[in-house]
Amino acid sequence: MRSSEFLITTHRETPADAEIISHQLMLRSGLIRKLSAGLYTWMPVGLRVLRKVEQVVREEMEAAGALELAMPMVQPAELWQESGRWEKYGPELLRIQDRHQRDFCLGPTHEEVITEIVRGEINSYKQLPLSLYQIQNKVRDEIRPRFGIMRAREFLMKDAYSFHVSRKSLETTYQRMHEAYSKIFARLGLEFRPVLADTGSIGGSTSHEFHVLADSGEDAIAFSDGSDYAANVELAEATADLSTRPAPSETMSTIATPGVKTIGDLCAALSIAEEKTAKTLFVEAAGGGLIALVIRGDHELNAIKAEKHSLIASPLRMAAEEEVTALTGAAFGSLGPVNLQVPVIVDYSAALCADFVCGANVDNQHLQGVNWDRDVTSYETADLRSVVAGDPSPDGQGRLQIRRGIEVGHIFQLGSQYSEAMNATVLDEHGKSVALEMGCYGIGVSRIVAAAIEQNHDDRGICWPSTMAPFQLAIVPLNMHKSEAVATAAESLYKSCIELGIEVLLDDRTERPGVKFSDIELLGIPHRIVIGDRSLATGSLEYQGRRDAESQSLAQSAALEFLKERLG
RNA sequence: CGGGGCGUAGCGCAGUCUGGUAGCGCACCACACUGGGGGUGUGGUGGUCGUCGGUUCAAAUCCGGCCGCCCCGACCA
Repeated sequence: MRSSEFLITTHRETPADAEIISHQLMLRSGLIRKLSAGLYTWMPVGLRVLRKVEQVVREEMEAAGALELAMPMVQPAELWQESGRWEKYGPELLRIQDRHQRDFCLGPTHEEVITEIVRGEINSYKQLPLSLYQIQNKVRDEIRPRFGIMRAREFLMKDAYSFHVSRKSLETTYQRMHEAYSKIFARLGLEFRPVLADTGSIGGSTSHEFHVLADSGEDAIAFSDGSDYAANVELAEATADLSTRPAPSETMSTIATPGVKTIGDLCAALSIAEEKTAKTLFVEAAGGGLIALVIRGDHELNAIKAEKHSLIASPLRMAAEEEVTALTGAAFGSLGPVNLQVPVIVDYSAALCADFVCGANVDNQHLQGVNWDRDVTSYETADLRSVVAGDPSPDGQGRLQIRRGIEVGHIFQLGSQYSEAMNATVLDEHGKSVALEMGCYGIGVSRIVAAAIEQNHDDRGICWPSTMAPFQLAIVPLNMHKSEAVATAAESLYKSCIELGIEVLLDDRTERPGVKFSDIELLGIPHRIVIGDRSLATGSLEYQGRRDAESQSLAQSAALEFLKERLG
């Protein structure tokens, strides 16, 4: 490709509303252009990158035995009503009507459509297992589109679905997909982690998310430094051995704590560590009324864990201050678990404390030297908090570290919930009709592009992993329009590269050298050859890798061999 | 949806408080010089100031409605 015949739309200034580095660089390098909130055009260079990612995904899906198909983006409401998700999915499902006022939606995912296809086409266990996938634009009317392509309202996704007669077969394919995903992200040169995940709105049992590690990630993931354990912090188990609780050494006493409202205030006033305190939160109980949750002062309540508890209402609702005061007689800031008239659930870590400090349920008073069983006799324990760095790994090996991640893939064992709701069955080997076991597997193809930039950039721009680069090589002739020698050498090398099948960009624009260098670096092209009169005089060219600090001189005659080897 | 902020040329911004014929930088076009890291000069192109209404002799500027965009929270590939 010649840049004079291509469209390079780089910008010198960073748009004001781009927050994270990948968004800034994607806009500056002209990969994408915003049309509206969360809606982006992929410009020619950007599309080349997107296609590269797509290609790797496609190859690994095929290798994992999945077959590509293409389903419609517009889907009839009836299918969604059948699965129950027309109501359940909520406003993120972008609904439209046709000219006859029939309801449709723009597909945010395709479980309904694929199940409809399979129930019509597959009748026998002999046709199973079957894995089908597509790479297609998805539409989700996100509450808050953000970070450019990272959380867009329309985005490119690879979605795969597998069908089985047995749980065991599902597990085999799930494992195969898990491996395929790991291969994909490794081939794309990304630092990633598979983590145990919550199944969320899609449903099902077992689930893993694949996260690209990056400080700008929207998710926190916990992983062990002593084993392979990794989980979304929402899900990571906080364990504690209650038999190791120290015996009480103090008697319980009341202390005046005027003006103390927070754990921070309390610790400052008494000069104690936050681990020596307990905070008491009131939430709605499952059958109505309130229930008290006790967490160690330095920990945070995990809403997902809490609402899974049978005594706690789901979704979680924090009690209003009036409700709490009516119950305890005290305002926020002086609450505690002693002598409560409602059930008490204590987080494991808080239950491990002895001689701790908590609110007295009297304004401006706290209790110290409080001990479980002696001072609070009726309570139960549960895992209610989010893990923090340094917690023991739930598998007993090592300690947890917490890093931020960008979710680029998510795989689920769905089981039979969709096939049952939509009556997708086959005959098994005994001639018996059985509901299909189903798995689903998603990859955010467009999000990967942004995630890769988060991990691969420097102060000059993007540094693409070679598998994702829009071009492998840039040939930059200097003053080509004035120097016959430069023009000849550039054209000749360009032609040879094309013959070798190298994806090469010849920057034949009549721009000044600085402009060309900046653009090529901003665009992140992995390899660069500079051709100028100065080096040609000695029969040489200059090579520089995108991540190299310095360029190196190449004999003109050896350039092709060098490139062949360097570019693989 | 709740809280905060912003809408002036393709991009980044000033001008709004204190009303008086719309400006700067980048980009773009032409010419000249220049030619190994976003060069210089001269001359240009491009804006119903988000939108609708109101106040006024006069509105980018004051007042009101609406729309859009961004940031913080609940969602997810």
